[in-house]
Amino acid sequence: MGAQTRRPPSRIALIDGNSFYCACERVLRPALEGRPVIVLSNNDGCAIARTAEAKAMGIPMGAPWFRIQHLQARGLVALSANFALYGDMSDRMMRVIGQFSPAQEIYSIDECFLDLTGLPGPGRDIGTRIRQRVLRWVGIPTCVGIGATKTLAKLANHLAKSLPRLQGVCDLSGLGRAELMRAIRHVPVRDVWGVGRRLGPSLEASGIRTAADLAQADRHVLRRRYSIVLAKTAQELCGEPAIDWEDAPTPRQQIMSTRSFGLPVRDLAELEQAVSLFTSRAAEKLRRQQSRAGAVQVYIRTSRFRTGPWHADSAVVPLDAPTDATSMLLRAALSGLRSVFRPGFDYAKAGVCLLDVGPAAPVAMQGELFGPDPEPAAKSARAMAVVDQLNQRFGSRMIQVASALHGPDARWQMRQAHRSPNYTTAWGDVVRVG
DNA sequence: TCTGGGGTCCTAGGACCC
DNA sequence: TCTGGGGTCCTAGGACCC
Repeated sequence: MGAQTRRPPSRIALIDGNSFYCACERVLRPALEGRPVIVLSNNDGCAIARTAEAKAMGIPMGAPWFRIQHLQARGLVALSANFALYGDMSDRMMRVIGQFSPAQEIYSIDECFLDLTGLPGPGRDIGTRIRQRVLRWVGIPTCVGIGATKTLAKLANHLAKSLPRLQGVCDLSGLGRAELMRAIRHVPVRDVWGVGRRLGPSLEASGIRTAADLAQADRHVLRRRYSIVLAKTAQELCGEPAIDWEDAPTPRQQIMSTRSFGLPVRDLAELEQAVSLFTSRAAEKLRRQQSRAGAVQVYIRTSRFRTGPWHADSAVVPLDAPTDATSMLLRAALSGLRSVFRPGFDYAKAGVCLLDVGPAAPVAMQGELFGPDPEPAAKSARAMAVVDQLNQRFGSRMIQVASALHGPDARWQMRQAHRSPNYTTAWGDVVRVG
């Protein structure tokens, strides 16, 4: 599936939104400007985005809401996540950035790589123009890092964020080896892209404390003691590309839909509702990328945090033939659920994962002599397309499979006490201001 | 009372085969 | 019949990312 990769370019920018989710909320509520704001995860569980003002209050990433709630008295504003809004703002931001170069790799909801190779002018100037245009046209503040490799672009972006005198743009491309090492010798190794919470301490213990240390470490040793991934990171830090460039998004190989519940769930019937809804959502994503799944995994678990009877289990249910039909996926998911469910436990979370995901080749091309009758399959495909269209136009609750139907007070539904209106995505919310 | 969701890639080890 | 070596495929688990 990696058909759309090519050799990486030699001048790469990494552009990302500062405190992206918070910035999206501020665009539509300018009164939040200058105030400490955080966005909460699903179920208002913990902080997943923080403005500079909120960071200054000492709120760490992932801080549980119940522990920082008291900061509201000091002006903290907490908002429930509104992913429809963030997705919409992301589309706008990516379109504006894409005007600067045809080669753009969207890496996550708030960041993208951009190939600047061959564009006229110094990287600093280009980066500054990108920042200004995104701020003016979309309202999102960004930082731009530029380097000879993706890893260096990420690192430059990190410097652009942490050193105010750079004014949001840092260009490490075109530096000689010695200059480059000087530029990165104060960056802690744990801030390097690809070094996480396990590798960081381990590297530090063996004397590799900075990005420059990692760049200059013996690659064979890195490869032997850690992995090929880390050896490639070291290579990239020296300005030698080791990570491919992807022009087009590669289709997902697995598709998940999973949620923690608002309140613990004991009933099989309630779990069935939740799993049915998760399966429908996953199936929509599957059809959107025009794939089929060969197996369905279901899992349920009690809370990781509460003491008491603990149970977690998952089941993989293979399908007779790859499919994208909600009804078939649902049958598999529910049979998996029944096989792992045990009465008497307070379940806190359930999830559905579609596996063996591959392109949706026409039924006739599968060469199945005794395969499914193509006519019902075609009918099913048309029905699914209509359902997806209606749900997209009128909101995702428009058409649901019967087993997912539930009242508005279902225990497993998410808590979202701090939800802002859907300004950009729902007609009913358009008018309100501030 | 109260701690998110959705992905990728690599590796080690077992099963199986010649 | 006391018994090597190499290859492939699959899976579970761990590391990372946002």
